[in-house]
Amino acid sequence: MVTGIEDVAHRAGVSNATVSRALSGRGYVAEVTRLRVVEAASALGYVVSSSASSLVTGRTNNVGVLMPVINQWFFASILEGVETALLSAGYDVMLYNLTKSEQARSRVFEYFLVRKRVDAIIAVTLEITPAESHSLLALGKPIAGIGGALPGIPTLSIDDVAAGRLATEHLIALGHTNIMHVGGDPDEVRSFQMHAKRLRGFVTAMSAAGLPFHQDHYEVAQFDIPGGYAAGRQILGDPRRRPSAIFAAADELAIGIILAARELGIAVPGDLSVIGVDDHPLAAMFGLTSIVQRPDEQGAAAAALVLAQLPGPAGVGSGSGSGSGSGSMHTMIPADIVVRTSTSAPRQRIFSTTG
Amino acid sequence: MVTGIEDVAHRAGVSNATVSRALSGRGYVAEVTRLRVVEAASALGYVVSSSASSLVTGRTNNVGVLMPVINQWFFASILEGVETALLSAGYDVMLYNLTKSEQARSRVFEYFLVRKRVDAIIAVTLEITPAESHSLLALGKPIAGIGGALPGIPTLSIDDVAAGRLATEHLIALGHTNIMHVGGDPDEVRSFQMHAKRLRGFVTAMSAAGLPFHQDHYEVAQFDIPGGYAAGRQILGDPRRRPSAIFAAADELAIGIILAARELGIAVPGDLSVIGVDDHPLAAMFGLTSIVQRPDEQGAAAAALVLAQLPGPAGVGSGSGSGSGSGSMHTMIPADIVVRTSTSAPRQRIFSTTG
DNA sequence: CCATTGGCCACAAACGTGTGCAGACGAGGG
DNA sequence: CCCTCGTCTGCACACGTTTGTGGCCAATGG
Repeated sequence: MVTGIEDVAHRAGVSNATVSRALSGRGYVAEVTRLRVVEAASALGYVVSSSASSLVTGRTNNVGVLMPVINQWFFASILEGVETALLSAGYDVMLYNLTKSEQARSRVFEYFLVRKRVDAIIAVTLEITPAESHSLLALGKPIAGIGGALPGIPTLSIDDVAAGRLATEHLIALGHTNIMHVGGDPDEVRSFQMHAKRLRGFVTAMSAAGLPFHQDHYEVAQFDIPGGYAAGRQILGDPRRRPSAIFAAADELAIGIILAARELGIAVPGDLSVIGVDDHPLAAMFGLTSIVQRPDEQGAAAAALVLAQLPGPAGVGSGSGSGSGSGSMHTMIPADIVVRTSTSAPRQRIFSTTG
Repeated sequence: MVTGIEDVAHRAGVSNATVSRALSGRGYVAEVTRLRVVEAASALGYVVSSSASSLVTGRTNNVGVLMPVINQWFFASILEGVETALLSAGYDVMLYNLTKSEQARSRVFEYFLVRKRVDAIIAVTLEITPAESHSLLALGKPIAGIGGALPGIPTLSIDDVAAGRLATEHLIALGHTNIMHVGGDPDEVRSFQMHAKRLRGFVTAMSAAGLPFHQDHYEVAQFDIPGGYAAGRQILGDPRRRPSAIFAAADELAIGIILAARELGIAVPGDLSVIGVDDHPLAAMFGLTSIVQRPDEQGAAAAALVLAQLPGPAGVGSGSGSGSGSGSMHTMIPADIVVRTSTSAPRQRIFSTTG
């Protein structure tokens, strides 16, 4: 049917073993022979059967990527980073989109992943139950996570508390005292309590500066531009409540808030300073000061994390000892701030009730 | 090492053949036996080796998805649609991100895809050279494309010419006569001349209405919100050039234009009507009238297209006859219009040179 | 000249599953 | 009672590759 290794062996006048060694580069093979084999292979359009290869070697040369959602800047960027890194390392990526449906979720876990189809797993913002974590580790397959600490498996993310603190401190340093925080629901258990952590960073910075904080200083919003816009109108529309600065938990929220401010005739940064988190592609256009994180680099880093555990070409092979127990192997990525034109010192003025 | 089919066969007291038949559902197997096998399999945590299975059956149960970019609404949505449809059909998806790099592109083609790793291929907005198309078809693997007609393989997309015409006709019907089009570079060969087609639809509608068209009525922009914003400032900042309506080739362009208009104090739709294409998630927030397309549904449709060609469980098996020659098998998806608040009749007034 | 070594290559045994073939068994009809 | 047929199961082969083992040969050292 299709050309197999035997055809090329026959054409090159050698045995299958030599063909295999010549093409894979393993073992002794004379240069002239290798050239002859390569030429025969390309002449016949031969490509190895990954199924047969995987069957005997035990490795599939592809890694699975688990994501809760694809169509969002953060996740799509991670995916791009992961894909690029893995592809250039010779691995294919199998994409599994874990929807909210618990059924589809467990189905992927029990049915697809364990199915000896991947050599490693990268889990993005995925809360894994201890049982699942155990079953994954029992497979002996390398795993890496993005988004929060997971027991026994290496993970990485930015330091959300530090990000919240840094953003807030920037506003405080500018002289703001009446600062609000707009973010996601802190009771949202998913995504490793990212919302709660950024809120905690905010509270920490506020109290460290001796500034008051109570419930009204925090507004929950849907985590996208329309959500930020709605929250912005809600907050800024009430003159009694309007702060001089807002720390938004994400750039998309911040952009929504800026749009709301424009509609309400509130000058940014004249009347209102806004800072976000992400350094979203749109941030520059809105002059948005932001805490930068690079999801594509995080994806590449996660890819490197699993590749290091795989018996690579230069692999030391230290890996498969199932990690060092349940110690947290979480890498915090330092978050920098990029200052643009959406933040400035508060306008010095006597309180005047406008309108 | 890991539990194989023989272990479960031994535990259930049957032969490997019976286990295979019991678990796959093919061939005769007594109900009691089947139950015993299933129980033994789950007790041992047995899962079939896809490598071994693929080796003998010749099918891998996964399809490759080729995309030029992931981190954009249109493509990410397609990917989500494809992934969901394929996963529920029991197929895994292997993602290949074709970057601009010609090297990586050909590498994927020659090295990965042909590598007997996928049963079918979905190419998104991918211009395939005749040679590549031929080599793909020679594989006998089902292919489907999104974005434009490809010789010999089934494809689907919206009718870009019709979309451009519909959008323009909407503006004309409102009474506009001074209409501009902001779009991508029509000389961009990639993406099946989408830019050129939408421009052609614009020109067609204009001339059909007896309206003049010359070079100044078309502005090339980078295909995202900042690009639209830049083009908007360019166009609207020049009072001699300012139209009463703009047809933007994409919602992101339209949103950028609206933002530019707001900055310049131009009322939408009072002084300027804007219409876009896509029905982007942000369109509703900006009240943007748009030509809707649903990339996730297009992705699902493309998945269905390849699944229909695969020897599925209920497959008629008509498929593999390599299609009906080189006749174009392109499906045009009808595009509807959703009217919001960014378009209205032009303000009736005498021409006055403002400021 | 012989022993040893190392490069090079072929033989054949796995890897784990699907499936054609044949055999066994019971039921039903002649 | 025998034959047929349908259901059920086991045997054994094939899928296409990787890799351990061993054999051959030339080069080198004694």
